Amino acid sequence: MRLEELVRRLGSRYDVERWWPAESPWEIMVGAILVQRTAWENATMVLDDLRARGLLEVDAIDDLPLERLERLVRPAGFYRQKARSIKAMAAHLRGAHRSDPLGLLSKHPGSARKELLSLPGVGKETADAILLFAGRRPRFIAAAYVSRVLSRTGLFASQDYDEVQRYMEARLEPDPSTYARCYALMVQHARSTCRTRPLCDNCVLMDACAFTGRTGREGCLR
DNA sequence: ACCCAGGTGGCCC
DNA sequence: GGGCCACATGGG
Repeated sequence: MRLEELVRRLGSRYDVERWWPAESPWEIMVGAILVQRTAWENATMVLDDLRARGLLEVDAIDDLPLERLERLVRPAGFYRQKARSIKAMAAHLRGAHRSDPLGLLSKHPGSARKELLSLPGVGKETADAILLFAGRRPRFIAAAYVSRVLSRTGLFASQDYDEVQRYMEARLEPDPSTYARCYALMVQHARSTCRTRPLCDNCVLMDACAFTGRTGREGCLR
């Protein structure tokens, strides 16, 4: 099976139109930190709380004492690291871009990515998520779930971030909407199958996994 | 009492 | 460059 075929099948199964709710670039940047290794619901909880308190602004975060932010971030887990990262991002934007995220996001994607990666708590995946969802730049997010789907379907076996990203970017239209949709579909699929059973939903429903064509545990995506 | 969740960075070899 | 680990809360 080719990637195109996989994406087509996933597209008929899942609705990922509202995968990342439409928010301002700064909210997406904060959300990208909050959601690291965390259920989206927990990250949104913090996001909603910050917004309700009028604290979802670059300057407000920069002015907020670290201990206060830590308390607010707690429900999203890793709260000390995340509070520090969010504050560092706010301080950087204020100091280098007049508190305007677009100052960073509208730069040449390569240098914007480098700049993001220099911030604490921002690795490749978070940088690419920010570039894609907040900056609408065509950077494919090579999340662990993406690697898992690719390897379990036999399309591409690498777990290396850069290799997986190159694989995807070489086969998709270099368009932010396409990247976002494919990423969301693959993550959604990897997450929604085989939570507790040896067989994933697809295997159970159709004898052989609809995506791998194989039966049993090896046929599953996790 | 486990396991998992839309990663990152530090340390070690 | 890879392997291991801490980081932490909330839900199943």
